[in-house]
Amino acid sequence: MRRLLIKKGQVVQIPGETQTKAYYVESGLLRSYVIDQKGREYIFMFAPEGWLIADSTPPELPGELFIDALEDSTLKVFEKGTEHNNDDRPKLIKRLGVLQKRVIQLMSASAIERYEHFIDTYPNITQRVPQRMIASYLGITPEALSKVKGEKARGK
Amino acid sequence: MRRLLIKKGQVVQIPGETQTKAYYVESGLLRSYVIDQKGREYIFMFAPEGWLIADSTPPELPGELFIDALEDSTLKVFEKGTEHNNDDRPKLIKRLGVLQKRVIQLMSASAIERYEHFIDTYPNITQRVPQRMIASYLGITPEALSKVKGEKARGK
DNA sequence: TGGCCGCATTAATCTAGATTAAGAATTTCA
DNA sequence: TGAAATTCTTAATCTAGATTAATGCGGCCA
Repeated sequence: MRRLLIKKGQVVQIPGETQTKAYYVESGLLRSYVIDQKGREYIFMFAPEGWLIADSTPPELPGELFIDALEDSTLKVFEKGTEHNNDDRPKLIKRLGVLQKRVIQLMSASAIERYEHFIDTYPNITQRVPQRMIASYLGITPEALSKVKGEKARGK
Repeated sequence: MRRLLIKKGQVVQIPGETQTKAYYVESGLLRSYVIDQKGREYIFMFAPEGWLIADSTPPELPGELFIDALEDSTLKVFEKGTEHNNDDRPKLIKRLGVLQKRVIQLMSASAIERYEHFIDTYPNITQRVPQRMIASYLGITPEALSKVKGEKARGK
């Protein structure tokens, strides 16, 4: 298990690799995302201090996520499938909880509702990343988020 | 750890409980889903033989999923947080993989694309549940799925 | 210091999928 | 078996959010 120091903007993982790693964020902020055929970017997850970030694609398949740093960060790198991962079992379960919520929101909530849930759940991150990345995480365009925020401000 | 025999239609878990359990499906088919304020139903996950199904809401919060049987089924019931769960670590990771894919699809793929991915990934389930439940899983209405299928049939 | 680039906002138009409404087919079960 | 309930399909209309386009605003660094 190595420790890694990375600069804002640095990419730590790209799609296509089969031996992907898991990163524990000691300080800073990372994100994972995909880019589709049309070049559109979709943020899958933010990982601030205390979070684990990884591509959970099954190990026999090539990974599909980019992972890069939104701030200077320090990481612990885990090779997957090694026994020591047992201590982060609670982190896996936490990730499942977040993803369950995320799927349900994407299916059942409007853009406004998803935005409000996001600022409740990640109030700190809101200050640390550009608006367009929050839009990307929510699955809407920056323009739509801008509109939504405007409507909310001037009395819903 | 108990074994449970349930009939088609039987509900094994409802939202609001804090001591939720995990169910390993030995035979049959279960689903988990939410119902929103307007009474709309969104299927979160199907679980055929060999799958683990559970509400992954953090343990300190009330659960948000219904779980019921779509076929007569036999289950093994796990209390969460007990040590024996260590052997299903691979199942947790598999669930993470499925959810990652699901989030990315919900954000970036059209209804048609999601439908095609679904029939690739769960060809058997397609035969075992009504169309409207597949629509619900995909996050679209039964009408939209019907249209999509029609278009696909008559030469895309 | 000034030019450039990424970011945010607003507005006009467009579209995938929702909603509503029937009708036909299929399942369920008394 | 037969009536009621559930499911599927088609079609007309509506709408949240996408797309496109134009403008303004910092911040960055040569």
